[in-house]
Amino acid sequence: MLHPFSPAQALRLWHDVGLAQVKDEAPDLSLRQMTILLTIYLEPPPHTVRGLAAKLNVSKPVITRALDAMGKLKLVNRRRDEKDMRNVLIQRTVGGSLFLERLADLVSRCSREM
Amino acid sequence: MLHPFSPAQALRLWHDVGLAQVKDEAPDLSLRQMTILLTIYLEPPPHTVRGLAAKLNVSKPVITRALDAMGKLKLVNRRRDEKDMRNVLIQRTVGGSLFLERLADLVSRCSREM
DNA sequence: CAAAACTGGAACGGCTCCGTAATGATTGGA
DNA sequence: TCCAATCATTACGGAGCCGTTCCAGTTTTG
Repeated sequence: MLHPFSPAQALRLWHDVGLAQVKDEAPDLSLRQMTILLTIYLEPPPHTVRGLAAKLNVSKPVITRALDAMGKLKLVNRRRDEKDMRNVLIQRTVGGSLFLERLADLVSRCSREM
Repeated sequence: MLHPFSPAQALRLWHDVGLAQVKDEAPDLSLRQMTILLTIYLEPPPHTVRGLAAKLNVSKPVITRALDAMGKLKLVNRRRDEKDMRNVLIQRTVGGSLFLERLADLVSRCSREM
C-alpha cells in the first residue's frame, strides 16, 4: 500500500518528473498518447480502437492517430482480429515496455529523492 | 517524508491521473508548459524568461510562447522589471494557484485510491 | 440474400507548438 | 558617447494533433 501524498509533495513530484522528461529530450508523448499507452499496458487485453475511445471518452480518430504516432515509435503494434476482421487488436511491444519501465523508474527515483 | 514508490504503483498513478485529466476536458497544457508552470510556483522568485529557459534547457522562444498561452488562460502574469527594463518577471496568479491546487488534489486522491 | 449495423481509417481545414534566425529595447563598458 | 552585450519577443516555415465528416470493409439481422 502507498503512503498517501500531501498536495505539496504531489506538485513537487510532478515538477521533478516533468523536468527530467523535458531535459532528456525523450520523444515526449501528449497527455492523451501517454494515457492510451498506459491503458494498453496496465489494463487487461484485448484492446480495440473502439474500446480505448470509450474508456478515455475521446473519438475514434484520436485513438487511430495516436496509434499511428506511437506505432512509428515502436511503442505499440496493431493487428487484425482473426475472429472479427473489423476489429484491430492493439498489442504491446518490447519498445513500449522499455519506455514505460524507464518512466516508472524515473517516477520512483524522484519520489525517493524528495 | 514519502513512502517510496514501486514502479508498478508509479505507472498506475500516472495512468489514473492522466485518465482523469483527459476525461475532465480541462485545458490540458503540454508537458513543457506544465513544467514551466510548476517551476514558477514551486521555485523561489524572481523568475525570468532566460532563467526558466536555462533551468529547463530549452530555448527562450519556448518560454515566451508558453507564457503567451498560459497568460491567456490567466495561469500566469508578466511584468517588466523596474530595476532592469530588459527583464520580464513572471508572477503567479490566483487562477494558476487554483489550477495547481486542483492538480495536487487529483494526484493526492488517486494515490489514496490505489 | 439484401439491408442495416458495426468496425477502423482517411480526408479536410484549423489550431498550436516547434526550431532557427532576425528584431527591438535596454544596459553597461571602452 | 557609442558600441557591444544582454534581455525578450517576433517572424517564418514546418510538423503534429484536433474535431468533424465521410468512407470502405465486415458482420449481423430480417
